[in-house]
Amino acid sequence: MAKPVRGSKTGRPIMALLDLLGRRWVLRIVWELREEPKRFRELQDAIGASPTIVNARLADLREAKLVELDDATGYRLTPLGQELLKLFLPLHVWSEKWARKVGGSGLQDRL
Amino acid sequence: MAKPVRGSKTGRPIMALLDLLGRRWVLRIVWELREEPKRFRELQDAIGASPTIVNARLADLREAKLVELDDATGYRLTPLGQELLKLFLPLHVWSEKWARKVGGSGLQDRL
DNA sequence: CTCCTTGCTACACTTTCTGTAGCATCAACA
DNA sequence: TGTTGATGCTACAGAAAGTGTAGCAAGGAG
Repeated sequence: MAKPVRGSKTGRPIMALLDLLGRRWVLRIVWELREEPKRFRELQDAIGASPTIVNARLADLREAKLVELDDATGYRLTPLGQELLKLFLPLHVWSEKWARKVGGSGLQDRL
Repeated sequence: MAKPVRGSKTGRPIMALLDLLGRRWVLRIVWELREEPKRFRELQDAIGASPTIVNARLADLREAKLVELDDATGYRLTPLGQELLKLFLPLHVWSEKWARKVGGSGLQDRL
């Protein structure tokens, strides 16, 4: 791929970051790697996406230095990736509160 | 649209949330609404996406009770949406550190 | 009646993603 | 040696999602 970061020509890192994180499967991949490294197929099965796109996203994440491949153990978060993950951990708790509040409106059917 | 939340049939709110936030433009829209309400076109211009998709994402966000339309002022974050935004605010600072560290690898050219 | 703003839709075109098959490399094992 | 399995990854056709431009309907102001 290797295209300009979408939707942001402003030179602002936050825009580039939001763009990266807004690509399909990116947040999910980071989430799946939160505890231990995973192999390519393991990751693919965990999130249920095609190998094509898993590979593309891993490339994005590796270029962004958030994920790296360790031959011995598999794909894992870099120190930078772990920092990012820490910022996201509160989402886990909050998501349950959110699900409760949104529960009544039909979104629940799809969870 | 109104389709099943992508990539997650596990019944876990975090998966539904990651799926929602992982849709293109969603994070960006929340970000653009962080300070004051915006009108449809205003929002569209700010993020540079087509009205089709802006409308679709606003529908997603409204269904998720993160964004609402106030006739007098425009689209704005709900209290729930503001809570979510608070969790994301640290990203702003972190993104600059990230940009510095990633800067050397070619990503900088696209910021 | 005309003009402007509002949210939003239509539609053809392009890009992205999916689903399945399969390649190349390496190590283990018979 | 030769087969089997795991590894990361690629090919490719079809389906889905996003883009860009035009325009509609409703409401308010003049």
